Amino acid sequence: MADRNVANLMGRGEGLLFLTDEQLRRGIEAMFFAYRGFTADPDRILQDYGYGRAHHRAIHFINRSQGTTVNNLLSILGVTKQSLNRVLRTLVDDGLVESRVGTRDKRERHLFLTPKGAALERALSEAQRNRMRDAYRAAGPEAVAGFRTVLEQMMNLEMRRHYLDGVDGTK
Amino acid sequence: MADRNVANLMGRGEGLLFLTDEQLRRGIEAMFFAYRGFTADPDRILQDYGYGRAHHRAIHFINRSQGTTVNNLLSILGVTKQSLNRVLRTLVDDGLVESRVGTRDKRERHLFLTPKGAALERALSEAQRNRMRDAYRAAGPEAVAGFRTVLEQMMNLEMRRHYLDGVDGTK
DNA sequence: CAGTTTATGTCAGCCTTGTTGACTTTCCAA
DNA sequence: TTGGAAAGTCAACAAGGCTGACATAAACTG
Repeated sequence: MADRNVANLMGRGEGLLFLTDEQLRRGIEAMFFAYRGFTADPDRILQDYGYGRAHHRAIHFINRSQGTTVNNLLSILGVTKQSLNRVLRTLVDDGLVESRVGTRDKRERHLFLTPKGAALERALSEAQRNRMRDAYRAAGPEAVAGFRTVLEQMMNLEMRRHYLDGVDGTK
Repeated sequence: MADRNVANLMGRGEGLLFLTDEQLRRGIEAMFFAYRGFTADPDRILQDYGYGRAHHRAIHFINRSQGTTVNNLLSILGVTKQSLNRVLRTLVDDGLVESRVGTRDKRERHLFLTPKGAALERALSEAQRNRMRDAYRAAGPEAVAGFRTVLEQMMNLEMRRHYLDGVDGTK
């Protein structure tokens, strides 16, 4: 039976962990619902501004790296400049993002959140932090540590892939 | 400083866990990248069929609950029937999904994966299981247990919200 | 049985956000 | 001084959300 189709996870010490395909399937599904919940609150806030998730992503990464360039943002987000530009234009026009011509290299534009943009960022990230805290609180501190470890690994795997995509021509 | 803005997580026993806003921000970001990586492999497979994530979701949930009705699927996915129908039509036309008229209630359509549909489902979920196993293996069994606990909590929070949305009129 | 509700499907039109391709302007660096 | 990188813009298109309107068949209800 496929029911006993198990994965042997040889971890870093601490013995073994066996997961059936069914357990992995439930993990996959949990990712789907968790992510949907994770974006639900910001989506509602953004609606009041007529913005979407693309705006949220731009705001998030500009906040994380104030003064980042457009090219930088492009490679992090992995979209085309036309897509990003459409979003950035509305954010600049609405006074949430400031685009300063570079001093060293005047071709570059350095992106900053205005006070208004920073306020929206705080509202968005606060909603997500609250959601995350709720889950953490319900799961307990020990589970949280494990969660963060696995999530970091998943992120690393993705960053590695993303990086390689940018280097070779396969894109 | 906002740097020392900490969240006190009173867990189920086992003491306390303090997380700064910065740590929570990194968690939020990790979710973004992890989910992107999580959908990257299926996205590539789907491209060969001219399908998108919407098709993947339909296939996944039909596989999970063979014989489910259209209405059922609608409430799980949380999209409009017009959106879902567009996707289902192509899947039925392409012979991946079979739509059988209900026996007890002939208004209902029960959805099944054909062998061809089941094959695609296996390819998609295998890609995701592999990705998940890679992260699990790198993180170790103890972390995996915690990861699954927190993810379950995040899913539960979302399911609860989703359910309430359907019950009261707020939508 | 008549009327209403439910389940499904479909048409038309709109929005966001992704894509490609072509082109311009600016300006650094060899 | 000139080639090419960085940035921006225009146009066109596609996927996949949405709303609203409407059709049909089946089931339910008084």
